[in-house]
Amino acid sequence: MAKDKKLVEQITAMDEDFAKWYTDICKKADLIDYSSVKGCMIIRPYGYAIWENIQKILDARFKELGHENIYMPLFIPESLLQREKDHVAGFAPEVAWVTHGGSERLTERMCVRPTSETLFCEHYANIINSYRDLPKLYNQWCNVVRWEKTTRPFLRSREFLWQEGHTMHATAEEARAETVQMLEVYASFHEQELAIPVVKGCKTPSDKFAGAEDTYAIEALMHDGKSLQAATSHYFGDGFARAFDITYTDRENKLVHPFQTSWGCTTRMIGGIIMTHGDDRGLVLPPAVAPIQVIIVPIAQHKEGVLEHATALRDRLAAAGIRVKMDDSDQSPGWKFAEYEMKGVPLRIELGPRDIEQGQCVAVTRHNGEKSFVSLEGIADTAKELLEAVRIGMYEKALANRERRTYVCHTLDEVTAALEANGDGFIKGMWCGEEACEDETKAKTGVGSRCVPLVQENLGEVCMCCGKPAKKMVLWAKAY
RNA sequence: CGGGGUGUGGCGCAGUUGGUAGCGCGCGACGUUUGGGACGUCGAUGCCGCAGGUUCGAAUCCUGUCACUCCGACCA
Repeated sequence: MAKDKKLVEQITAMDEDFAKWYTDICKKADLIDYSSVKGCMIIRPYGYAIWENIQKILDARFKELGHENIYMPLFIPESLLQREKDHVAGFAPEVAWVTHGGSERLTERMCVRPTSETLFCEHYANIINSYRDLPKLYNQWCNVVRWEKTTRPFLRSREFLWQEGHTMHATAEEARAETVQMLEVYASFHEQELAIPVVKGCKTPSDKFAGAEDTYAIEALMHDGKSLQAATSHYFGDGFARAFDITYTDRENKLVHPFQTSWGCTTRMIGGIIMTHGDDRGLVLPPAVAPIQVIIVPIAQHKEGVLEHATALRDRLAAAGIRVKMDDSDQSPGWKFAEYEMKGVPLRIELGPRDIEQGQCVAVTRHNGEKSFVSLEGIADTAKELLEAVRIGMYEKALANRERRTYVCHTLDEVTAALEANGDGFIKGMWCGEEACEDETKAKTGVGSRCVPLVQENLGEVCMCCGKPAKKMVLWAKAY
């Protein structure tokens, strides 16, 4: 156990100082580095590879559902941004402005996109003329800029990477169906690929996206009991279409407005992965997005035949489509174990002379540290089975944390008591629908409304804040 | 935007009553090692955040400033 002390010295213990633990992992797992611009981080190859894997999976799914990728400009003229009243009001405080081109002052300043609704609308106004042009299902992968005051790697940076889908539909029903469909895509991606349990819900009116009629979101509970909004999907109705004068001729030869959606998820998800699955040894990555799914550590690699066997093993796994690395650097095995644990590699295979003699290897799963001897026969299939077991194990572990931290409350006193007794977490409680009660709940207990879950439970008849008749069951939590 | 904290080699830190900078890790070379962060020898790396001031002399004292960071309020 003396060895463990050395590990603890490397990163802060998560239950001691979660914030420090988080930034330690971001740095020590080589995900990011800070740059000279506050809030603008360098996403290093290992971190970027996670994002690329996320992109690959989601992009394929978007395309299966008929979406096409497009690229919009980085700059938005001020006049364009101002076309939709609520939208500007929502984003104005945090946009970055470009005022000069070279040494010349621009006649109209331009903002660096904080989101691209306005650009899409301008474009849609030009290309949508007939019902035959609908639906339009566009998505773009890009960076956006929001000039945040306080920043944290992945969770809140001034520039971040994301995907924003923007779609136009002939009917409100179709647009609503799209909104919910994309929420489902995000939810299943989190639960299946990222092994992160989520709650699907609708934002309360005070918490909606600037300009949206309805905002749907998925909320995930992090290890420390705070909630992370992991992705959002908005239904816009025809508000933007009216503001941007987007019209088309319908089947009855009438000029009408189309209905719109937008949906997005960001590099913040990487923060979600860290805070959901990580432990005191470092990062724990879900196999689906891990840059390295299997790390092979040769033991006594200088000995006759070890490297040859390890290389052959690597090639077999790679041929089976597994992202695998064999580390034959001259670090000690112990160093390699610690290193790849820090980096969250889901499965480690140790291969030494004794193993080779017996036609086996040692397999260790990162999320629970379980060690087993595995036959080299059919190792590719075994590795895949183990990775699948890891995915399920990680999900169950995360779900158990959420269950343990989910409290049903009927009064604000119960909320305070629950948080004090068990720590931060999800509060399930009834709400009357008044914004004043959201504010008061937050002021008195610290938890805010995260969403109105799509799956409602009837926990009582009255609002836990004001005691008046309740309309909805709301999920409350402290949030990132 | 309010409240705290920290700035010294790549990282983590020490530096006493002011006297011109040190430790551990990491890095490079060579050798020995290798089943949980190996060891030895040699070596390289500092505008002590920045700008003023006090002083014969400042990492150290004073003033200002910037950056990072944490906790709140706001937001993906």
